[in-house]
Amino acid sequence: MTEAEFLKTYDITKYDRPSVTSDIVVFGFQNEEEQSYRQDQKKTLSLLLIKRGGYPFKDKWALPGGFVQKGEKIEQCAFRELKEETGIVPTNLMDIGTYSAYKRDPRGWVISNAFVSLVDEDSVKAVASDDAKEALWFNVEYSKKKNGEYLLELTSGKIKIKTTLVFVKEKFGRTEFHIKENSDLAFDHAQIIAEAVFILRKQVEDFEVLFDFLPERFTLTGLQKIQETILGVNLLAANFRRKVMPFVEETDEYTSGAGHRPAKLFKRKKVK
Amino acid sequence: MTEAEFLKTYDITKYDRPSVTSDIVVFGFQNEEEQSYRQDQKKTLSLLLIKRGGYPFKDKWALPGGFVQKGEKIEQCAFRELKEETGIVPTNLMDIGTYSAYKRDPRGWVISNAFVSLVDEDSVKAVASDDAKEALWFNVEYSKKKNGEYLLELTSGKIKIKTTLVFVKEKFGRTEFHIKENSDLAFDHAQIIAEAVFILRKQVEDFEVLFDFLPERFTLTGLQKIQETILGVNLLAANFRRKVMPFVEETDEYTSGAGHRPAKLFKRKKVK
DNA sequence: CAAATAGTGTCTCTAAGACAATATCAC
DNA sequence: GTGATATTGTCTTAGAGACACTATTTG
Repeated sequence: MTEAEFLKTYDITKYDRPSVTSDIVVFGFQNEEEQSYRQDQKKTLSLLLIKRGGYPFKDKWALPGGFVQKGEKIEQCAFRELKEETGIVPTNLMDIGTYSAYKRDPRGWVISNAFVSLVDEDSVKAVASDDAKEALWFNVEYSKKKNGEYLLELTSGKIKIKTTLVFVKEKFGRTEFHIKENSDLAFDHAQIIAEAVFILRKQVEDFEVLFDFLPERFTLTGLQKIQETILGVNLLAANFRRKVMPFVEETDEYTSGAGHRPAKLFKRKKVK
Repeated sequence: MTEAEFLKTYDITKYDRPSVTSDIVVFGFQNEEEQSYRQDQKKTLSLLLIKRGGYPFKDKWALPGGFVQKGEKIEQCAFRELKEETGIVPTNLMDIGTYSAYKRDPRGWVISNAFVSLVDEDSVKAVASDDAKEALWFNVEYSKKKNGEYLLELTSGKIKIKTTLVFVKEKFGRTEFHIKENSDLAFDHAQIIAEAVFILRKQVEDFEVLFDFLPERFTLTGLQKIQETILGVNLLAANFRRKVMPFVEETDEYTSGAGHRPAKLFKRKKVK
């Protein structure tokens, strides 16, 4: 028998197969209340969720995402689903792992590939809830409690989602959680979100990865604010500049009209 | 309709689904020819491959791995397949990503989850080729050529596998390749192997990740040799010791019988 | 000119790299 | 004792963090 003959008679669909989805953890930046017309606004990390219109988990909040279709790669699926469900056309998609626990979806055997995307202000405004689904940005807050427990709080106006997670282990640079209490998030999405926050934080300490998430041109202060918001720290501008300098190069463009000294726009420097 | 009613009538198997596999890139360390009875042996990075007994890709070399079964997680599948096909019971398995290009498997729509495992000398010796499959350790050599091309050479005795890959992009800390020339490796395994080498190299620069791959007790020189072999560099022992010191703690055990001064065994220090 | 951010200079401290020197075992 | 690795110490240099200071725009 030749390989061609083998393939002609082989039917892969005779065997057990799971359904496969892509789910996207979309992070953005929300402005806090403004202080003065000339002061830059402080930002907090926010997360995009969709209110499920149908079963299962009807009326619960979930990550945008959906089933992978024949012929497309999981990244393409993530791209398509995000566009369909929220109108956002992502410029970046980082694969953060596969969730394959057998009972994670009540509909049956479903394996999910998780992605993280970072979107900017403009895309944020463009979030369109279509007739079927309601999409909202939630403010993300994390707090560590006793005994390896973490409280994840998502807030959007009057809507408050609280989830308690338990630290399981840290391995190969990934932090793993189990859900302890969760009433408003669908599937295992609370776990995916929690783990995504840790992965994102770990990754954006590396400037090269941070740049992969961002537009081509940026100010050094803008860059600093994004890293600060994600990491939840405050850095000194002078030191930050010195540290990024080897990775960026100047352009001859400047910002303007901000009520204070304009900033030079920089772009990423191709190292090596 | 309630959620229970919905689930009773819902049949997920009516929709298109892929088959899903786990494939494992198993790295080990091969001793180079010995110089003197008292000199430590130099090691080179090696890779475990299996000669396929049936179609497709009959008689080609492939990564150990196989189809995910209902009820198991992809990590469990990797564990099971590795044990079944090579006799190795892995102590570590790092998820390195999902390969979902539609035409990557001639049998049909197959998505693969790739893992990296590092095994020590003892497991190396235990590799048992069963009657159906031949398992062999290949010496791994990488060389960079012009125009972003890389030559991957796998050698085991007289068997030589040569593959040419083209650098596509580096994004989110991952280096992506396409296969340019490949005649002896099955599926897209040449690509998975090439990308796995880069991921492993990047990851083991971090001591915490390196420890996740290793047994509980080790000598500092042993640790250094492993990092050196993977990264393909030579480090000064004095500096290496100072650098790892914050991550390890002494035990009161020593090595012996090596023909030279014994080394203290260390273990990982739980930081925070 | 006042308020805000943009950007520079300098000091200190720590960590990384190079290299020299000493310690200890098995044969 | 010899030949190998194990381990310690010291010098130099590069980089991170703290902080003071200057520059520039818009209302």
